[in-house]
Amino acid sequence: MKRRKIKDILGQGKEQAEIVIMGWVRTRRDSKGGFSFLEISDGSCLKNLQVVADHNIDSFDSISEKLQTGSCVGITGKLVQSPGKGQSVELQAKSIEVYGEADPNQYPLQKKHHSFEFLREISHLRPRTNTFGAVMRVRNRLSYSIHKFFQDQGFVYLHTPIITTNDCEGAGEMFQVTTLKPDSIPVVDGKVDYTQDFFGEKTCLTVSGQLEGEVYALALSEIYTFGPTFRAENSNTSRHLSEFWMVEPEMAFYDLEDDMNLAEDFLHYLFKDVLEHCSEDLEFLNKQIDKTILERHRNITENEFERITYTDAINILEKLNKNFTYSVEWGCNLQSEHERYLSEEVFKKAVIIYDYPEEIKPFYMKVNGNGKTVRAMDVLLPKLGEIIGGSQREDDYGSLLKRMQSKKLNSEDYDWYLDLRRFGSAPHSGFGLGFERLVQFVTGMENIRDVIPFPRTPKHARF
RNA sequence: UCCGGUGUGGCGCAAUGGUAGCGCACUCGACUGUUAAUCGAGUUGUUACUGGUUCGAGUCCAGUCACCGGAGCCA
Repeated sequence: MKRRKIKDILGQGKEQAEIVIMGWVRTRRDSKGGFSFLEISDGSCLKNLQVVADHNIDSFDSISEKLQTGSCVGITGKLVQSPGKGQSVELQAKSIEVYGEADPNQYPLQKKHHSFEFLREISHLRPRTNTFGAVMRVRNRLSYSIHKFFQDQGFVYLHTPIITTNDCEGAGEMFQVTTLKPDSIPVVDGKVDYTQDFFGEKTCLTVSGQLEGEVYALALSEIYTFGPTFRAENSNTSRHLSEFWMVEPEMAFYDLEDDMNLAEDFLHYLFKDVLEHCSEDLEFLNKQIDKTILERHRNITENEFERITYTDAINILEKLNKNFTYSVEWGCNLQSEHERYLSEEVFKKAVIIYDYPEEIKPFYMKVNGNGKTVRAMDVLLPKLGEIIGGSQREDDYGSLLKRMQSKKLNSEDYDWYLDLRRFGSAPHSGFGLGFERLVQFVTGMENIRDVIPFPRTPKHARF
C-alpha cells in the first residue's frame, strides 16, 4: 500500500479504513492500560500524527523497546476520530515496523528545548526538530515563489558560472580555485605561473553573477540568477556566510525607477505568498522564535516602500542631532545604525534609498547628470537592514571606461564587459538579494547559520 | 579582524577562594485516553586546554582554543 503523507492526512481529517504512514517518533507516552501514544513526524508539515499502539498487536513486545524518540517506523492502521484533545484524527496501529532504532542513551535530541548553538554542532540531526523543519519548509517555499515571480513575468532563469576569472569589484574577497600543489607552486619572476594551473589563469569562486547576467539581459531582455555565491571575508556575525545564495535579476530597458518598482513588487509578492502557503509554520515561528514576525510581514505587504534619495537621508539624519557611533555627513557610507534608524524609527517601514555618491559605489553603476551621484538603490527593512542592493548600469562606453580608469581597474580584464557597450548597448538595471537574509527576516531566526542547511563560515565547513 | 561576554554530567544552568549541586533527559517502579503527561527512586563530572598565584582554584592571573553578542567588510 502506498505511504500517505501526514500533511495530507491531517488536512483531510477524514476517517480511513486502512492507511500506511512512515516517519520518525518524536515522543512516546505509555499507558499501562495496555497501549502507547506515539507522535510521528514525516516532515511534510509541522504537526505530528498521534498513533495509538495497542500492546496486543502482533510482535509489539519485540519492538517495544525500539520505539523511542528518534527511531524511524512504518505503521499500518485505521484512521479514526480522536477522543482526546489536541488532534482531530489519530491512527490506531494494526502493525508497526521499525526501520531504524535510536538508542535513547546516545540519541542527542531530547523532547525539550535545545539551544541553537548546540544544534549547530549536530547539523545532521537538527532538521528533525520542529524549528528547523519549519524554517526549511519556509525556505523551500520562498525559493519556489522566487522562481514563480520571475517565470510568470517571462524572465529567463540563467545559470551563471560558479568558477570565474571575474572579480565583481567591491563585492569582497574571493576563494581561489586551483589544482596547483601547495608545496610545489610554479613561480616565474617571483610570481605564481598560472599558465600551469588547471584553467591556465587564476580562477576563483564567484562573488556575484551580475556581470554575466548583464551579458544575457542584453540579449534576452530579462533574466535572473539564483544560485550559490562565495565570499572569503573573515566575517563572524549573525548575518554573514562564506557560502550563501543570491537572487540577481538583470533587465534590459529598465531605468532605476523600474528597478525599484520591480524590487518592491518582488518583496510584496514573496511575503504575501509565504504568508498564504506557510501559515502553520509561520504561526509556530511567531510563537516560538519571534513574536513580531507576522506583524512585520503585514507591515511589508500592506505598505508602499518609502523612497528617498541618499542626500535627503543624510539631511534627515543630520537634523536628528543624534549621537551615532559613526558621524553622518554627505559622502559617507550609511552604517548599519543609520539604516536601521531610518527604517525602524523615522519611517517605521521598508525604505528605498537611491542616488548614492559616486565615490562609494562600484564602477558599473550609471553616473547621474550632476556627476556626483550614481543610480544606485538599497532596500532597507526594519530590524534587518539592507536586503536588496541594485542599480542602473552604466551603458555608455566612454563613461564606463572613464569610471574604470578612475577606480584604477585594468580595462583589458573587462574587454568583454566593455564590448556590451560597444555593440548594441541598452539601458539596463538589476539588483541582488541575499536569500538567507530574506529567510532570516521571514522566519525571525536571529542567526543566519540557522536558516541554511549546512552553514559555511570562517573555520567551519564540517558536514 | 576589532570590542565585549561565556566555556561546569547527554542538554539547560547554579555554586563568597574552602565537601561540585539543581532542572530536564536517561534507567527502574507507580499511575493514567495521554498531549513537553504526572509522581517516587536511581545512574551520570579530567569544571575547555596549558601554565601560574595560594595551605587550598570551577572561582584569581596569563596564554591558547571554541562558542555567543555587537562592530567593520558585505548580501
